[in-house]
Order: sequence, then structure tokens, then C-alpha cells
Amino acid sequence: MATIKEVAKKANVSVSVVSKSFNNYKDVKEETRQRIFAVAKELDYSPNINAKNLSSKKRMTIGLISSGVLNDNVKDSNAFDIFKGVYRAVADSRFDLSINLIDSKRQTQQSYVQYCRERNIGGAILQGIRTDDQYYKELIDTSLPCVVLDIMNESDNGMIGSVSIDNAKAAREIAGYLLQRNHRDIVVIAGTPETYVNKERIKGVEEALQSCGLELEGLTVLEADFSEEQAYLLAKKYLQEQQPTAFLCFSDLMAIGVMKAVKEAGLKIPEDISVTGFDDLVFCSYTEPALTTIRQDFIEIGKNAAQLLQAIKENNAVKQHIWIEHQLMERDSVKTLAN
Amino acid sequence: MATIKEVAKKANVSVSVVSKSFNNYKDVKEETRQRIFAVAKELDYSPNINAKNLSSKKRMTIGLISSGVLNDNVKDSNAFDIFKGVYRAVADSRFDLSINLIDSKRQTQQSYVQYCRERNIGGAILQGIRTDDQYYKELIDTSLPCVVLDIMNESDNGMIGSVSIDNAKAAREIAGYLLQRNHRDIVVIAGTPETYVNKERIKGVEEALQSCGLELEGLTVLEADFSEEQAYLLAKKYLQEQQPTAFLCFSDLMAIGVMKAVKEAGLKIPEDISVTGFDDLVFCSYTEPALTTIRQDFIEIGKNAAQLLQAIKENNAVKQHIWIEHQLMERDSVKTLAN
DNA sequence: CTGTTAGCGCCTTCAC
DNA sequence: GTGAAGGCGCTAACAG
Repeated sequence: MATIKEVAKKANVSVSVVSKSFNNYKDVKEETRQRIFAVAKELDYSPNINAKNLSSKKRMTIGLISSGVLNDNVKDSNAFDIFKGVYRAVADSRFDLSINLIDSKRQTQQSYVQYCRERNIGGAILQGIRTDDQYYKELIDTSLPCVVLDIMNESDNGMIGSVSIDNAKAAREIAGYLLQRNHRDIVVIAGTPETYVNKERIKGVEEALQSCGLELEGLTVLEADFSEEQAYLLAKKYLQEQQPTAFLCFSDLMAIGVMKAVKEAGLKIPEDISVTGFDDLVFCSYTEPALTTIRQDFIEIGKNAAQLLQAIKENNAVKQHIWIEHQLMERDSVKTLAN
Repeated sequence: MATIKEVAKKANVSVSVVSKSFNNYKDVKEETRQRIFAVAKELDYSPNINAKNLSSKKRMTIGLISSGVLNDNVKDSNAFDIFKGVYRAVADSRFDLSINLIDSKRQTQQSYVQYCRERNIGGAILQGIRTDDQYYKELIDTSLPCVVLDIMNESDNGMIGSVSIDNAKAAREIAGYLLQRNHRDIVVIAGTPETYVNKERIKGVEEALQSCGLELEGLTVLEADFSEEQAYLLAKKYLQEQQPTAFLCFSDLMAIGVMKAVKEAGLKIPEDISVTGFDDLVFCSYTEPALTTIRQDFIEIGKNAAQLLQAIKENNAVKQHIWIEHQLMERDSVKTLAN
């Protein structure tokens, strides 16, 4: 592998000129630059990233800290879509960024901050991380630029941004959708209560109820920790005693679990019971019946996260939080009830 | 961020001792080592990876070159599963590897080799790459350790390994499954003919036919380029003229396309026509009817690829090709015909 | 515009 | 066992 030195030598210039040429400095004569490029090509030279990172203090690597890399739920590929979005944004930018995926479960020996510093990672995107994560707080307090997904950051640290859909609004919409179709006996299959996303969605559902003049007391909320299995078990148990007209689930995975329980109880969807999801994972259009749900555009989320991160790093972030549009996907799992 | 110097100073030793301590050299007194570690912890020190890579010529980063990062097919998450497998294998190893994802479509300006050299990438795993890829050949000729997926490498370069299921065998199995159920008018929806995977699967189907004493001439093969849309169009057109008893598809995505065409033709699956897939993507169990297919364990594939790559790098690879077990997933899309 | 030079943080002989 | 010193390849002042 040719080094900058060899290029310089062969082109009869000093290394600094070569360096400048490659870094688009303008104080290099065009002619010289061309000559250098020619030689570089001939020698098959390309700058060594390690050396580059070492000497220039610029940090151009971004880390993607995610809980979705090692989890066993093959159905959950949000992390990958987010990844795709980040990748695209980065590929389209003028930066030469590389992406480091870190699994939150694996990363227990060492704090994220430490990991990032070691690797000269200049900014991180956090996905599927909980605010009570042992290292989350540490990261937030650092001056490392971060973008968190599905978390609303409350600190006044200017280096922290966030991206998410408007969960309250989305929940309001899907609850409203059910209410409009005359569902009054709705059971909410919620996720993990401490979670920002969960709180927002609960809020949205409540708002929808209120705007229909309904009492909140009547609302049954079952907490299934965003787990398919948990949702299945809870729904199964619930169905032994009561039969609501609809299950409003805070994730598609949980909706799948619920559907299984409903079917096992000998009930039909949507004839006997309606079910809705949240996320719009790929398989939602293939379930029987196809699941009505809220679509989150994870690719878009990832893309925006990467762009926001760059903006933060360059100190020109306009908004600290970016809302991504969601979409109600109307399919076949909800029945309109007689008034 | 503390540097090795500061640690050395505070521990009253020279930097080299610190370096050695961290790199498990044995010529450091245990007592000193402990003292150094204590100081390091106190100073929150951890070695800088860039500097490390720069000075030691060891290459511990592996690259994952994939066609699946930027493609728009959200249904196709094989790449992610492979990625997961690689990640796990790497996380379990004693190496500190980081993963670089490279999209083959994006990577047009620069050869893989060059990309890897720049980043000090010591080995690469190629996924979804075609042997006629402009940079593939170059890579194979290099001394960069590589593991290719779904390609059978013919060169005698000892640095190249490969991992895949036994495609011929799998195809034989699923074709046999159909034949056993008395299907005789089978249309194969194949992928891209130049592809290793495709050739093997064709071979497998032919072998199955032969072992039943059937003529190969009767076999209809439609090439749909592994595309859902193409498969849909071809099946649609074919159904206007003829009606086979079964479509044997070389990918689930194509099977989905075929199923759509069949349904649109007013035919029922599996009553009128049976359909089989290949891959077992997540949504296969949710289709209506659930798709009978060949399951590829992509996570396992990724894991083995990473392990093989390490073995190659350490010069102790036993086999150059690793076969991963596949599995016939029997679901509801095939009907047993009357004899 | 171009060259010189001092690091960046760490590893690795080679002396002591 | 430990320390000194020379690089790894590149960037960024600072001179010229």
C-alpha cells in the first residue's frame, strides 16, 4: 500500500501538498493537484483512515447504539430499517462516515461513552435504549453529540437531539378510528409503562376517549412489555373472563400475540373482536386478517436521525426534535359495529 | 480523554510498560500491571483504536460487503440476519472487531479492495454479490481474506472461503416433496440463471425428477430474476395459457408474486395450484395460505462466515467451504394430489 | 503556492 | 522487568 510519502516523492512535492490536495484545500495549484492525483492513481494510493483520524481531531464516525442487533426476535427488523436510513443519509452526505453498531445488551463492560471515545466516534444514534439504561445518563451528560430515537430528551444539553413520530397523535388516531366504528369496550395492550413511547400512546388514547365524551375509568390497560408472548398470555387470560369489542395494541408484535389468543378462544377477527397494531412491520399485510396499524417509517427515522446528528455536530441544528409522519394503515382487522 | 502517557506518568512507569500491560505481554511484573490497571481505571483511560491500528499492523476489523443495505425491498431482511450472525460471532470472539457495512451498489467509485485497505479492514464477508461484479474478481485475487456467501469460489486462493446451504440438496428436497404428492406438471420460477445458487437449485430439481424416472424436457423453467414483480408477471402470463399443478419458486419473494398472480386468476392455493418458496422469510408463516418453503438460517450463515473468516486469517481454516443445514418448512401451500 | 516540522497515541524492537 | 526511541501515515501550523 502506497503512502502519502511515496506519492509526494514521485510527484516531486512535499507530503503536505499531497495532503492538501486530497482534502480539498484551495491553496494548491490546479496543475500540481492534477499531477498528484495522477501519481496517486498510478500508485494506487488512498489515504489511511486510521492515520487520518489520529492526526486530525475531526471525528467523522458515527455510532449506532441499538438494542436490536442481538435480540432474538427475528420478526423485529426495525433496527435494520433504521440502519438503512442512517446508511443512506450518510452515503448521500459529503462526509466519509462509517457506522458502528453497538448492541446495548452486549455493551455492559464498558460505557457507551468510553466505547465511542476509544473509536473516535464523533456522534451516536441511540435506538431501543431505555432512559434507565445504566449508561444512558452518562452519555447525555457528555458533550458527545447524540440523537435518541423514541425518547424525549429533557436535558438542556444542546448536543442531544431526538427523532420520533408523534406517538400521542398516532394513538389518538387509531383510538379514534376504533371509536368512530362504535367500539366502546376497548382493551389497550400497552408496552412498558416507564417508556416515553408508552406514556405518549396512553395519553393519545385517553385524549381520544375524552373527545368522545367517554370516561377514562372504563379503559382497561394491560401491560405486556412490548412482548408477543406476554401479550398472548394476557389476552388469553382476559378472554376467559370478558370479551371486549377490540384490542388496541401498542405494537404489531403484541398484536400478533393477541390475535393468536383470540383465535384460540374460538373467536373470529374482526367479526367477534377487532385488533389493531402499531409499527407496521413487514408481515402485517400478510396476517390473517391483514392488520390495521400505524405505520412508522423507520427508514425515514434513521435518515433524519443521521441528518440531525450532522447538524448538531456542525452546530446548526434548527430543531432539537424532529417529528416524522406516521400513517394509519387501514386493513381488515377492524369491524364497524352497529351503533 | 486520558492517554497512555498520562497513565504512565501517574503510575511511575514508562509508556511501553503500560502498552505491554494492556496487550498481555508477559514480561511485566504482576504487581506493576495491577498498579497500572488501577491508575488506568482511575483516569478512565482506554487505548485509542486508531492509534493502535496505525502502529500495530494487525488488522482486526472486518468488512461486510452487502447488496442488501440500500435496496428498497423492505421485505428482504436476510442481510440483517446475516449481519446479526456476524455480529454475534464477533462479539463472542476474543477479538475486538468492528463491522463495516458496505453497499455494493453504492460502492462504485472505488474497489472493495481499496476501501478495505483504507480502513485497515483485515477481512471481508461478501453477501449478495455477483461473480460478475466489477470488483469481485479483483478482491478474489488479493491476499485479503474473504468469505463469500452463496458463491462457490473456484480459485485456489487460500484466503477465500465460502458459506452456504446445500442448494442442490434443498432443491431436490422440495421438488421431491412435490413429486411425492403426485405433482407432475411443475413450473419452476427460477432466479437469475448465471447465479451459482440458481444453477445448483436447477440441478437439484432435475435430479429429483430423474430419480422419479421423469423426463427433463417436460420441465418448464421461467426466469424471474429473483424479483417479486417479475415472478408475478411471468406467472400471470403463464396462467393465461396453461395451468400447472404447482409452482416451485426459488425464493419466497417470487413465491409471493406468484401467489398474487394465482389468486388474481381466480385460482385457489393449494386447492387448484400449489406453491413453494425458498428462504423462509419472516412473513412466510403469515401468508394466506402459509407458505411451504426451504428455511435458510441466515443468522447461522453469518455466524459461520465470521468464524471462517477468523480461521482463514489465523491460517487454520480446516475447510474452505462450510455447508449450513437447511430445513423444509411444511406449511399449507401444497396439496397432495390424487394418484 | 509549497516545504518543514511537530505532533496524534500507541506499539515494538533493542538496550539496560 | 523496565525504559528510550523510532516509527505507523497523516494533518496542520508556520515558514518561506
